[in-house]
Amino acid sequence: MVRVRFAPSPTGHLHIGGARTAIFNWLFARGKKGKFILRIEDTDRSRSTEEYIEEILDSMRWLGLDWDEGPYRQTDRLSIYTMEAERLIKEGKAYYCWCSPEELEEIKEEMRKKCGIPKYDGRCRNRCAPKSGVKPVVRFKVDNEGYTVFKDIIRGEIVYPNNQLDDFIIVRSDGIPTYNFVVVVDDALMGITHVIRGEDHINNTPKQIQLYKALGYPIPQFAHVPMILGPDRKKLSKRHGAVSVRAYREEGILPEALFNFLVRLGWSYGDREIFNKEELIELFRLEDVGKSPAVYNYEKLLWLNHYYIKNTDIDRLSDLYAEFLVKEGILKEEELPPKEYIRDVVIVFKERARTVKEMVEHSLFLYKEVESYDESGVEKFFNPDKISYLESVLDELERIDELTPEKIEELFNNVIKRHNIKLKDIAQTVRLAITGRTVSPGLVEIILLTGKEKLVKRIKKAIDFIKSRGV
RNA sequence: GGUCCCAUCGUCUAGCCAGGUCAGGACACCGGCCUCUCAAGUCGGCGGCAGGGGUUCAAAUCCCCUUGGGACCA
Repeated sequence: MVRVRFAPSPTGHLHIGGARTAIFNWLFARGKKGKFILRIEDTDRSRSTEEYIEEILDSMRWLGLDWDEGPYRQTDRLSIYTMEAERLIKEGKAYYCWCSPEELEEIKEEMRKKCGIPKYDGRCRNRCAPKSGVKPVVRFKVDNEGYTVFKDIIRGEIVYPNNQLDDFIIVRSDGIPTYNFVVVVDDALMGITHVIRGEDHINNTPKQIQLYKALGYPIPQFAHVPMILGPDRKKLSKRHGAVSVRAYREEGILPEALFNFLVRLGWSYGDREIFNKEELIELFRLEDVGKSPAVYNYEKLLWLNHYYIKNTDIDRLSDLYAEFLVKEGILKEEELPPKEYIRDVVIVFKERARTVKEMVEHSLFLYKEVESYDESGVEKFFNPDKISYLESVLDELERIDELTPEKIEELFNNVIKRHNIKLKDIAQTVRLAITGRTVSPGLVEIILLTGKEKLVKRIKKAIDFIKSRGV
């Protein structure tokens, strides 16, 4: 039975690199009918917070990454690590070290001269005596002969010279075990069969393999996935703008779009771009994950998101849109229009918005008065000769009780005939009058959504505006 | 500094393992069509095997070196 885990540390938001690692783990588990386990690596108590734990869980649920076990928390398991460390000491595979920081500096300097590598020389292995007032660390007796060789599912064979290793610390003087030790104990005890994690852990793997051996645990398979880089090809960080799953959610990115986008960063299946979860579970293979780091391309995410916005269920999108209207402070919950209206708005605006937030921005004129007109639009479409056209539109509007697509078509046909012009000559003027902008959905659609009352007001306002501009 | 990893259009990538189809697709960009604007759709265009050596009849593909980038250990 395949068992994999995702083990975030709650020192920040779930960022997209972590999210993709989680996705790869999840897909692998689901595809193999195995278990996906969630573990919170919160041994760094000073930087871990409950808020981040909740947020990470929330982001994972949002992405649809359900876990079968956990979340386990390392802070609940400290006694286990202590026991395992003591076991190693008893078996002579680890030892206490009382060396002081100053002493360690000297040793490292010495070793740097001697073999070029600043590392601990293992002097406490046999003879260190307790020093009063000093709390010792626990060090692992490393084997630094020969090479550690392991097969990475993504990268193939990796050979690592053991002389790089020193007797690294597994328990700090404050009794808190270190990352490399904890991760091995947990992965082993949780029966993890495949360790799928970021490339930044490749160099930790040789140490961990020695730990597995010393503890008498079977060694799992490893798969190191490439990093995600910022547009400047540097490791992704806050400086690169929106990097947390939460930030994308707040932008109005759909979870399936982010999921699809992230999985395609480093993995591909021929020429295909669009995948749903079921297809991915079917098609995803670790062997097909690429080795080189990927730069994320926000434009492509927007394209994918637009695709999913266009193709998702209208009711779902309507609810999301309404939620954003409130969240963005456009309307209060109780001011929201009827569901049917929202639905009509969404149907019209989803075609040209790449995010839910954009849908809100593009449809603002439906809820707010037009305060100003697009400047270049005014120059081109608010000339004095347009006044008579707009007046005709008003005239025609008077004669209509209830707006329908047919009536609106008829209205424009009449205006066009009367002035012997083309629709082109008036469409942008009307659009600018209604929306204040030169870009919007089709005229018929926005007229229908705006309603007769507002329409009359806005056209009058536009006429006044043009007049006030003078010639 | 040492070690490990990586290298195809601006970006994501197919092709590499089992050398031989004008190096294929997607995003972005540019142009045409459609058209009331913008999108969408559609048609076309721009654009790449990091460099150098080998091996071979033939190298993006196999080997070596260089360069560049990333990561880990300090």
